[in-house]
Amino acid sequence: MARHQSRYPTELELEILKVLWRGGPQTVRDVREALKGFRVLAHTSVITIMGIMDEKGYITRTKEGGSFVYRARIRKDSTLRRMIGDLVDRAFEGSAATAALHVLDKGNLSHDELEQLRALIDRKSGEEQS
Amino acid sequence: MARHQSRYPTELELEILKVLWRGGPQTVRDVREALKGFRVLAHTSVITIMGIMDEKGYITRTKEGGSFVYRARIRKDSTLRRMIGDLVDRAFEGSAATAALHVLDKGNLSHDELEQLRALIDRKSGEEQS
DNA sequence: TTCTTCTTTCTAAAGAATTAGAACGTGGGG
DNA sequence: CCCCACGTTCTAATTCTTTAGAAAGAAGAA
Repeated sequence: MARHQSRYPTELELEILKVLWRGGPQTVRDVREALKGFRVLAHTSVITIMGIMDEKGYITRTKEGGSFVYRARIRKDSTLRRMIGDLVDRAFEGSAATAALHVLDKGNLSHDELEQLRALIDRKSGEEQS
Repeated sequence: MARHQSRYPTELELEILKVLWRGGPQTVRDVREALKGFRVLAHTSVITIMGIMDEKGYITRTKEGGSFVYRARIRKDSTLRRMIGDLVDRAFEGSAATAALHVLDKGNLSHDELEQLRALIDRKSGEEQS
């Protein structure tokens, strides 16, 4: 027996997804170029990874004039929610509050962001009775 | 070239760390028993993993009457902060606010927890000028 | 002291993630 | 029609994680 496939994108896969989320459908060539700031990879390496991501259902590809064009198949919102949700479950035994404390502790929050959070908390407080 | 060792505990390693954080220094036998609810492993499997964790500096061991007693070497607080911090950096491009929104969105927050968070936000708002 | 029982160490396997070269296909230009 | 440029598929190597058995070591029971 060995280890199971992770329930969410790996580091490199996430980086590729971010490229697609940011710039829309792209070819391997484009993605590779966009990844330069993160890591320099051979063209074929990117193809391999994206082939795996296709199998996993993270992305799809369609032939478009000679080469394939890849597009994200999973949405940014739900993916990030799943990722952080999983961490909260595993590391914080499901306590969103504890996790949130740690996140806020990280600092770097603007006035606007704090207000946004305060509003969300107020809303949550209101729902509480339901 | 291949992949780099991850900057924080893997899933199984985290589970073992939680056992040690919860119950204090323990033998392999104890840890294996505590892991039953998570996964059933052979005694030697647990030894192997904990040997690796020792090499990584996550835990230490001291001979104590025939067998080794293992204890956590990294603290729960800082470990969880590092883990969630890394996710915030990678997935949320450093935006703690966005990450916090997703966490709060997860729901399951009690009245007390909401108050706690509100207090923290108030405190943050106060510090803002500094 | 010898045997039993508990350890731990050594060794190995297999799956997952990453990386990339060699070979193969295809479409357009000459 | 044939070749070049570009793209993909096949194959393979490496590292990490996870799993666990076989063997070796030590300590107490008889």
